[in-house]
Amino acid sequence: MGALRTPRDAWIEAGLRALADGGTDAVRIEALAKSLGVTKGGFYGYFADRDALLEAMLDSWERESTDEVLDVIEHEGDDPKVKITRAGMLTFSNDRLLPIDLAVRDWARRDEHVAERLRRVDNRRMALLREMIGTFCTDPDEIEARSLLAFCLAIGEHFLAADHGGRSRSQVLSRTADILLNRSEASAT
Amino acid sequence: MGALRTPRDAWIEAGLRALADGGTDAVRIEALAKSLGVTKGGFYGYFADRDALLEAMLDSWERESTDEVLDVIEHEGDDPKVKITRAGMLTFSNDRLLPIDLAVRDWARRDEHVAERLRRVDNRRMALLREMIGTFCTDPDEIEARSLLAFCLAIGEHFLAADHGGRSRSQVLSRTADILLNRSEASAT
DNA sequence: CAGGGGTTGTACGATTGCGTATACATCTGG
DNA sequence: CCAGATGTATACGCAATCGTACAACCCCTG
Repeated sequence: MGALRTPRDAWIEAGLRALADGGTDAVRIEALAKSLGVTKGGFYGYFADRDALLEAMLDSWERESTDEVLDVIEHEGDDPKVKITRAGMLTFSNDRLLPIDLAVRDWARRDEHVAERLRRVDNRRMALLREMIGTFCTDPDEIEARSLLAFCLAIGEHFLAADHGGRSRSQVLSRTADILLNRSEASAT
Repeated sequence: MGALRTPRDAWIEAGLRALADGGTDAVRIEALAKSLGVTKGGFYGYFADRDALLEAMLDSWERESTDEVLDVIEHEGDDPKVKITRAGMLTFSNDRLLPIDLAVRDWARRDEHVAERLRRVDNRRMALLREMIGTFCTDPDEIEARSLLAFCLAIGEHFLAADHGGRSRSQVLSRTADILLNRSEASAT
């Protein structure tokens, strides 16, 4: 067989990088080619058109965001808190996956097909959250509420620009974790 | 003076609509002209170029999102809970402002200049949140944490695609409000 | 109702990006 | 070491957009 100078995955990788940096509209075939040091000549050997690449990128992202993360989680032992922390780290503290994740979320607002994929991914993540919250909370409605809160925090945090009066964002976040996980009782007047 | 057939504001309005629908890259001058039923002939009488329009759109959005909302709030009486609820309604239950707000947030991730404007807007909103949370909570760190949580929920909610096992999103949201506002004590095991 | 100023339509050149066609290069197997 | 398969460069036609130039047009004002 011939040489694989620029494998299919390289195009997908470059596409995901462009998506993370500039959003869907930044995924330009000729720009990706340039970033790969080639021209678009070989692109159409792997993909019918730009949409096919976008599709392949979503496939890759979905697999990496769920299956691969969950595979790792499975081998982390049985403590839900350890598992969920690890899962969160694998996605939301991942310099590679996080920007892609955020870009996909904005994309999903305008493309029902992408929204459907995101729903699948988010549902699996929510399942993990419920599992963890469920270890110290019994009311199913409250489990759901706290899980949503935690998830929205993990995502929304990156879309907020507010300052916190001297405190750092991570300081405040650590306090929010106390509230969500029911540590150190709230100080209602 | 001559007739003002397509006033400057009409271009800004059309631009914001395009931004809300398709993001920054959807703000195409000729497309806006088409949506206004004219050609781009008159556009360059008001704006030097596309960037000038984008700038004017941000001006308009920033004013409408802060000053105008806060003006209304001032006349709503002194109850912080009423004020914050009203403020939230004016922005996050506003079919016009909400999509623009979300689009600006994604835009801000890639444009430091936009991020700076968003910071100003978000800081004013956070101030309102602190005011409300402060009516039933004394610890400043906890006020900050709960305010961030509430804000992230208001934003993040729109970027999440997860289902809630039979419950509707708004049902779950109402339960999260209970937690954030310290109503109906948490049921830690 | 005629003149003038601002507004709009139209045409232009430049640029960017898509998808196709085709020739060139390179690697592999016989 | 030749031949075919495979990947790549290049060139092309087409469409969308930008910003500019200028002519046509419309409405107010005198």
